Amino acid sequence: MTAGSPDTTPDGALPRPRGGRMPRRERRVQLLESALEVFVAQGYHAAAMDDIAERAGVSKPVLYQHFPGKLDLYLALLDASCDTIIDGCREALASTTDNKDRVAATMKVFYSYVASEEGAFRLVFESDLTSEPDVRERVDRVTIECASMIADVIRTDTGLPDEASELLAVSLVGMAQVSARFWLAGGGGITQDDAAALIAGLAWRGIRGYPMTDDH
Amino acid sequence: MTAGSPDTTPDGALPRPRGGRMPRRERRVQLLESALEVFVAQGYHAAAMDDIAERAGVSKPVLYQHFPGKLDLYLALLDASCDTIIDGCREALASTTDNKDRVAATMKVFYSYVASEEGAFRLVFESDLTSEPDVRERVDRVTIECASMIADVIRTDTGLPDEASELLAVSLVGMAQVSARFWLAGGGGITQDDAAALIAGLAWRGIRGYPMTDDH
DNA sequence: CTGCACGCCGATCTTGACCTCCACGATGTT
DNA sequence: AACATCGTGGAGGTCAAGATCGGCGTGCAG
Repeated sequence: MTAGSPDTTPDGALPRPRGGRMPRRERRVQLLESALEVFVAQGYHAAAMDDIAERAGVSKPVLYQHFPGKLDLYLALLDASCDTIIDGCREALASTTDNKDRVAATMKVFYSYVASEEGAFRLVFESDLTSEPDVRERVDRVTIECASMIADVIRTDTGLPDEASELLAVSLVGMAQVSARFWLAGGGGITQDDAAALIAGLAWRGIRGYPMTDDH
Repeated sequence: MTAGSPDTTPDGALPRPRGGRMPRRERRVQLLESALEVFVAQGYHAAAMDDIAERAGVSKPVLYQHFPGKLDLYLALLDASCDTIIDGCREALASTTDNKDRVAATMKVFYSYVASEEGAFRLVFESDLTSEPDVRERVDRVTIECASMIADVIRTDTGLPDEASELLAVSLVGMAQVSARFWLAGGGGITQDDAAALIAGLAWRGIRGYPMTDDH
């Protein structure tokens, strides 16, 4: 009549063994990993601190000895994920000077980001805490920063005005993120590389012919 | 030094006068309007039923005499907003047989939707209740339905396989919705028509040359 | 004039989630 | 080998927000 095995959780994610103590630094990263898994699977609001602690195989007070509160924990993970995509985008743009390759490389970065095992992209593209200004600011900053870097290229290579360059760049980012998310949700009808290449082709055909450009 | 007038709320939205009774049907639509304003301004979680009732100038029990719960109220508004954009998208696609015009018309629909006074698009594109399956299903359905209609055109006019057509269509939808949202947030640097035309141009240049098409 | 029905409001209950207090056991020292 | 110490664990407080009950005022039929 009691629960059969106390090691099984309702949703199938088994907590780590209640192993003994651990160096502080190591414990911290383990807590971050556990928190990421829970936030990704359940969203911010549905995720309880109890869930995160249980997932890590510790009790709640230790969680609060490492992070002052739920929001701080979330922001730490969110910041890391934001940096991942922004840095990846920057590196892709810097990896070549051929704009067609730039588009392809950047698209690949978005697809890799979305496909990454941990699912951290959900914190950025599917956050359920957008009413919190700190979160909203970071989420928006991802699109704005990525778009801004792309807009620089567009502006210098085409001479379009600032606002138009920014809007075009935002469009490309939107195309990348939305298509990547739905490619992932669609299950593997198309391989990651094929999908990225297909959308990169669409983006490049759209952007390549812009007004002018005396560079070739 | 005390608050000047008790009619002013912190966020500047003034509640309707505590006017007397009202026919039931009329009261219902008024409650829906008030709820939309609050949900748009604050998001689902931050919006309290007290806020909605106060905004409507009634007390909470009245709200519960019209809607069984917070989620039902939200879903009613969400459904209406989903239908608005899906129907608009369908009509835009049916409004002409020239694909260039189709792209322009559809883009215009997205920009109008986002620019509409009530801001109902936020329930769809910026929902903070995606952990709720009922909400998730409706939000995803907007992109999927719009993309599906566009994919039909792409597939029949180019002969591309289903998966590729769908992914291209999703990309165009993503471009439209993300760029429209950031155009709105950017404040009026570009007029609505100019922005829609600019992005429509980008989309059309991208999609027009696809593999084949014996129609001209 | 009087009784009735209807819709509305103030005040309250309860749930659930974030956040801390008292006992236990493992480790390093003498 | 015995003791002090520090980290760990379970149980509990607080509070916000969704959801609900007895009284009140108003308009109408008789």
